[in-house]
Amino acid sequence: MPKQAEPISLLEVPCCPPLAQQQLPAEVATALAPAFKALGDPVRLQLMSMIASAPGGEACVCDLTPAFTLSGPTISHHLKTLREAGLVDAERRGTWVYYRARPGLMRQLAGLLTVSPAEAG
Amino acid sequence: MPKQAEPISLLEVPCCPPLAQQQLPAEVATALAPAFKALGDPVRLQLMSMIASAPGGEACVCDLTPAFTLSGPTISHHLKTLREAGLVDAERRGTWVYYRARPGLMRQLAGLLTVSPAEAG
DNA sequence: ACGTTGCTTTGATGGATGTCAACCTAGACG
DNA sequence: CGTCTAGGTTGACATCCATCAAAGCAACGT
Repeated sequence: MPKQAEPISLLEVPCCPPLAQQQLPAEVATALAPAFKALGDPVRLQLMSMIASAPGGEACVCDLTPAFTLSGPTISHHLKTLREAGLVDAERRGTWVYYRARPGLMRQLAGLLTVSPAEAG
Repeated sequence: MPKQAEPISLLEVPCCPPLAQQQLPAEVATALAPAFKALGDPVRLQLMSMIASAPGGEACVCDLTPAFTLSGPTISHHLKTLREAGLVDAERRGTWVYYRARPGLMRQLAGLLTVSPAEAG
């Protein structure tokens, strides 16, 4: 009976069985929804892909920003959203800031959405 | 150079390689982001899990609504959001309406988030 | 010290979103 | 036909969000 939820830390969330396999507890839903929300924007989804697929596993903001027709502050805002969702990490090295994907959370989300191969699409 | 995107149908999206494996085109990002967005709410994430994990693969609204401390219209609104995102299907049978998960899109999202097992969490 | 470049933060604004009350529609049953 | 129940739709409201211009901060070069 998942009435309402109190937020819990992502660290306490056990790496979840698939959504379709057993009922997702309200607290886990509350903890994981922000990550999906962060991916729910085309710009952030592309940023995530650019970062995760970048050679060396990291991408400089200076390479990310010019790929869009958006202002610098807007890209910075989206990157902050991804950071706060726990999907990426940022590190400053000298003049530039590098972003790197955090595969742990991505794996949790992928696991949640896993569907048994039996049923048709 | 993924500048801007024009929306394309989900049907045209080839079942995607992982985000981290190759650059996600802008059009695909624009097509798939709404699905992540729909999952980016704790209530909808729980609804999705209740529907997908229900016995027989389908759940009646009459069973979903009382599981939350939310009004009927609000649950109906969230279900509409999931429907418009392509994540669930609705079917009326007599008095009741039954919702069923659409595993195709879920598989696409899961595939996108798949991470090679090499790197640590 | 000074100016330049890279990125983030702040403030403002228009548009989207979650929620509920009120109303409406579709079936079932007399 | 009338009425009851299950859901969806509409309208209203408060909040959140994407975006940009302007200002701020950090590192490098001179």
